[in-house]
Amino acid sequence: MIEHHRQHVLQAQFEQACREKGFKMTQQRLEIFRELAAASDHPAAETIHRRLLPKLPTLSLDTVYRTLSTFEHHGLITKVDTTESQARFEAAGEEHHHLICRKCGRITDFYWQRFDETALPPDIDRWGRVSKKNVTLYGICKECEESGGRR
Amino acid sequence: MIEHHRQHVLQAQFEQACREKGFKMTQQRLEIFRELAAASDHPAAETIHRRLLPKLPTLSLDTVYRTLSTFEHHGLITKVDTTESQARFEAAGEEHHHLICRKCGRITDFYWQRFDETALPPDIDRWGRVSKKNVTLYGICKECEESGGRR
DNA sequence: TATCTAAATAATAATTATTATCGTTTATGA
DNA sequence: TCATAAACGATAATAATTATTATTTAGATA
Repeated sequence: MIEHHRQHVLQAQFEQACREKGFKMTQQRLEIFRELAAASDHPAAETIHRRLLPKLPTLSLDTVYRTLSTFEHHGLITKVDTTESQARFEAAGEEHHHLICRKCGRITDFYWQRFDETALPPDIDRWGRVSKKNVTLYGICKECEESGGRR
Repeated sequence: MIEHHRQHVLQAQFEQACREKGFKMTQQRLEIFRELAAASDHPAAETIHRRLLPKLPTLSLDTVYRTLSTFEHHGLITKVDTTESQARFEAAGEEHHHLICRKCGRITDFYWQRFDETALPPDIDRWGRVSKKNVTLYGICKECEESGGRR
């Protein structure tokens, strides 16, 4: 029931975003947005496609790519900074940062208000105007440490 | 003369690294390493290939990729965190961070000792063991601001 | 110094990730 | 309801990277 309510609210918000940004609200876009809003694992386009196929059997991978690109240009989602070749996405939300495990590759969010509030080094001003600050921490997560990386 | 000396020292260091890590020192590897050590623009594999062709006309792009991969595995170079599809590389050196211009795409190094010395949020410990901390700042550089991004 | 051998190279082909083209379908506004 | 531009799915193309293989070469050894 609560889940059902959340879905409803999410859908309403998404419909409004489409109207505001001036693009059409399609079933495909709604589901892709929902999937991203619900996911906490920063899925790649292919992952999203795979997850939605049961619900939208005709959904093409190409539509997923196009839709993600549209969402990104309108600021609804962002690409994650990685060294991987596959792009990874997340719904735009509160300012946060990422932990990446070198063994399993999992990307985890974390929050760091102290950092967010810290002033940048003064010489950055000479470079230009900064609009976003990302921290990425690399290491080995507990699960990999304990299991030796197999999971 | 000074340049010549630097080159010589660099080559000696590289030769030693090869011996230590146990891989062969080839002309190709030396030149790729030199190119990366001299570059400040975090070149992609293709860029390095293009730059070296005049000097090594038979150098294959594939060798550049393989060599970069070898260097990376041995910690001589690192991939830069980006949202681009092409991987960008830099020689391993002092701890530093990156500025990325959203218009021209240029990646610039900056140093931020205050950050490097700052403790991570305590709950990170529950995630695992962190071995590297990267900051990436996005914005618009002075040149793009002034020129409207054309250059 | 010449010889040997495993490692590295270049050429080629293959794979993976993403984007473009185009004919068909559909959301939205009149 | 209808018209139309936007979005879709199928297909093909491109871009980035990796694998295969025959040839070459760095570095160890005689």
